[in-house]
Amino acid sequence: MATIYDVARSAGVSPKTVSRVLNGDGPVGQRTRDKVETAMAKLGYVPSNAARAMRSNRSGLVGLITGAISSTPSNVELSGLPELFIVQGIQRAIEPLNMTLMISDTGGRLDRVPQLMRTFSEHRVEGLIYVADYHKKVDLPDTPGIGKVVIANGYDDRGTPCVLPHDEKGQYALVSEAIAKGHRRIGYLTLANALDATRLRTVGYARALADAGIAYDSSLVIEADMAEPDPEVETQLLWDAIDRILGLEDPPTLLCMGNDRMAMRAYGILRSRGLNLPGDISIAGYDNYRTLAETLYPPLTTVELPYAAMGVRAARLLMSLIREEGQKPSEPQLVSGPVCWRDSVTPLVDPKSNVTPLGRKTT
Amino acid sequence: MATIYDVARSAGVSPKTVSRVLNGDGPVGQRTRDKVETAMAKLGYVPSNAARAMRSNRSGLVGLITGAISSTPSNVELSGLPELFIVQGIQRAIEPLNMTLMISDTGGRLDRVPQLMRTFSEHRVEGLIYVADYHKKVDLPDTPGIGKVVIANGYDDRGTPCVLPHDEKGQYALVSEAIAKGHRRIGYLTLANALDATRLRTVGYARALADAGIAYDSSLVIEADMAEPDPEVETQLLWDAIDRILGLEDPPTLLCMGNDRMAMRAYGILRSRGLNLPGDISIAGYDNYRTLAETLYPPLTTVELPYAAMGVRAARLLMSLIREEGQKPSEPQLVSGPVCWRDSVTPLVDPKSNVTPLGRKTT
DNA sequence: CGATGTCATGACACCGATGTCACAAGGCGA
DNA sequence: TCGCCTTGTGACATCGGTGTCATGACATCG
Repeated sequence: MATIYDVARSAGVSPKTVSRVLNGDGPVGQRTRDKVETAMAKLGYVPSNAARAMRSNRSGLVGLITGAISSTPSNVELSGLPELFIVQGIQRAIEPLNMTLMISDTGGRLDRVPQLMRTFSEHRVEGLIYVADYHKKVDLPDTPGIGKVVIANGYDDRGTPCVLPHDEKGQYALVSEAIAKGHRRIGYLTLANALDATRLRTVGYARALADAGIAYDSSLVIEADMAEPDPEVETQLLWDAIDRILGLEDPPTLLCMGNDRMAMRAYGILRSRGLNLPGDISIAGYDNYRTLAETLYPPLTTVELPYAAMGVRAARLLMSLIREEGQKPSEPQLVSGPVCWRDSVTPLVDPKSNVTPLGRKTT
Repeated sequence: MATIYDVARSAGVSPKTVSRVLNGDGPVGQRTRDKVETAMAKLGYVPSNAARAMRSNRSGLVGLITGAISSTPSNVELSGLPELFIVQGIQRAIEPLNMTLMISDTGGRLDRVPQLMRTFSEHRVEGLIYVADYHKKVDLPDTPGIGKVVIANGYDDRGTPCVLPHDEKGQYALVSEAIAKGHRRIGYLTLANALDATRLRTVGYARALADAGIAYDSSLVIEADMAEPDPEVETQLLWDAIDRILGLEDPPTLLCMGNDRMAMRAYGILRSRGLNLPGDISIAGYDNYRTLAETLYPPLTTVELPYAAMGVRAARLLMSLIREEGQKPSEPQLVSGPVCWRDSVTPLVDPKSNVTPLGRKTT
């Protein structure tokens, strides 16, 4: 591979002049510039980042670790997708800044993290982004020789800068808009209570009801998922929860589910009970996991978890940390996503009239 | 950050001796070694890959491009997942070899590829893997200064080494096993005919029938998807195809779908027509897209597309190319995945007796 | 017209590792 | 005892860029 010396010789100038053409620092005469550019093209010259990094102490690299934060390797294959969108967002944000992403997916094996960190350190990454697989607290190992760190989709208790989804706002928006469309009895089958997302979204749910002057009815809110994923048990849990909530004296016209996968399960369960969707009951999810939400029949109303946007924000945050040296630990940055209305939630045209509590399908 | 000179000074030896301790070349006295290791630990020394790469001309980097091959940016958000698994497989395979993965996701914008290639070239990657989003022919831009290239999940017409899913074998296995379980009338609602996967899988389907002595009935094979994804049109297409196939004089007991998403749609459509799953009709998918297949109710029988394994194979192939310089273009490597049996396909207990063509649910 | 400033360019050192070669000390066979 | 090999170590050059400083050719200004 051609070097700057080859180019210099071929163009009949000094290496430093070639460097000036490359970087645009210092003045270069037009004729000289042309000669150099011709020579570079002829030789197919590409400057070496290694040499450049050595002199300037700037590698142009950003490290990224995903999958490391999962304490349970079991669910790695089931998640994954959100991380991908976050990564895409990060990439979009750093590419214009001429940074390159160095990615390691640990496959859930926390013990490999130190090794990865060392490799990143050897490559002299200028910053590091941890991507958690869902909104949660993480515990980062100490980072020897790695400067700036940002957590995406997670947080820790040391005040490491982080970017989080605005779960409360998302659920609030969904429920508020559903109320505006006439729903009054709104069930909420939540993810595991242990999750931060569940706590925050339940707050949003309750606040939306309160703002509309609707009393909070605790029999409408049921934990219907668990932390450890096991398809069979999860289905059973959901089945029971649906049993319970449909058996209420005044059953809901809309069921909000903890995520789109739960909603997908609910489709199967509700139909197995002979209900029509969304004619007999409306369903909403959370995540806007489009492969599910758009493909389900009918398409699923859901709240978008703004993964790509979070990636962008995380990358920008990291870049600002890299640039301005002495940065104090910032507050978590909350990113919210829109509600995606699709056919699975049907408007109740006139909620004040004494129609049946079952919604009517609008064509 | 400490350098090898700092370590040398702190240990009272020459830099070269530190280098020997690091790399284990040349003899080093035990006492000297201890001194050096103590100094390295004290200073938190991490060798610089840039300096190392410069001297040795080996960067330890492998480039990876995904999303580049999609000519349609529209469907980028819908795919994605398979690529992630391929990437995970690649990572698993190269990490033990002390290589680091440098990833760029183009987000479907082909025009950015040359820029990415240049960046990889500047970092002096030792090889490059293209990951296509589904089994198809791709057209790689010329690769200036980038040596070895492997395509994963795609192929080109220049004989670039590549790794492909064994679609024919997968569909053959699924249909063969379904026949063994008593199914005789097996419908096949395929992906777009233009896809390589469709052609190959249809061959597998036909061969399985032939091997069992069952005549191929072309009215059972219907193209029910299209290349350009549009959720609404796709649902319509599938609805029509199901209409047609269920209206046959001797309707199928099992529907094989082009992929798991189609199968998910079929669940909704079949149930909207009042059918029980899998009591009235069995369904099988393709991909083993676990988020869908395991979450659907009932869980979906499907063929695994061995993405992770393909990633591993692609990485190993690339490594062998990097090691042995003069490698001739190899044949495409076919990777096959297992059939995943779940409850959506019900055995027909005694296909020879004159029971109803509708399967009975086994508990 | 000489002092000063700007433009265009090159010589040289340096970033942090490692390959090459040299060399001293000690062991061993002739 | 001498020559030779092995072991342990260091001096020095080198990889491919860039920062610093010097230099020569002109243009400008008082």
